[in-house]
Amino acid sequence: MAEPKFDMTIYELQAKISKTLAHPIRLAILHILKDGEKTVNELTETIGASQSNISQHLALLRQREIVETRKDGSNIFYRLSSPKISKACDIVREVLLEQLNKRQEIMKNYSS
Amino acid sequence: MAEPKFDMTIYELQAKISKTLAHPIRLAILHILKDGEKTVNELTETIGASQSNISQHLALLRQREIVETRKDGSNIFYRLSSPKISKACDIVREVLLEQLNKRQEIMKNYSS
DNA sequence: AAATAATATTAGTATATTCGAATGTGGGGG
DNA sequence: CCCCCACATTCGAATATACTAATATTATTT
Repeated sequence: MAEPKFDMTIYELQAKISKTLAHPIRLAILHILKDGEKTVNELTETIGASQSNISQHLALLRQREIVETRKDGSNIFYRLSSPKISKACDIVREVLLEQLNKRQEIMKNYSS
Repeated sequence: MAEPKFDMTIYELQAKISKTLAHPIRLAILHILKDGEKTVNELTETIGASQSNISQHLALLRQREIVETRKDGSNIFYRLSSPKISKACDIVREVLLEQLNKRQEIMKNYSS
């Protein structure tokens, strides 16, 4: 009998979510939404990219169910679909800060 | 005076790390390394991709300082460079599970 | 020193992502 | 009803990623 094969499907699903988080503009959007719901206009003005581009990124986030929307008149408010989203982003940022600190210490040792 | 511009650099760095985590094979590698260091061969056999391909993914993980290496004879052992890496992966997986649960509940409501 | 084993690198091609530009849609206000 | 505002979608070109196949490197064994 063949040994049980290593199953990639969970990693594939996980990669799909990770990919969604792996863009500077989308990370910025998620970071801003951490403080509460925002309209597309607010996000666009804060981030400073084109409305079209922001809307494209929002579409992807919606599709992957990372964010949810609420309609009010002609405005559409976006919010995080789960607090775990920002927790995930936060930990990646911690990894980043850890790396930056490590590099800074190496620099210190060279200059001393 | 111009208002202070929204700064994307932190998100760009963060996206670089997120991107590194956003591939099924790399996620599998990281998950395996959680249990301790492994050689390229062990990783290759467990995952079942080509040696070249695994090596390419390891090169990227090395470059981004997500993993570190140790040489022993002709073997090269890989390990996580920080426990925060697997914590980050774990939380993304939690987001995934949350999504799967949510979808399952919706299905339940449809069939009842 | 040749042969072999473990790993890395390069090249080329296929596929995916990203962005700007243009266009579509839908709901007020005049 | 027409226009404007907020937002979404589509298209095409540029860029980035990923994979296979081939080749290089390095250490070990004979």
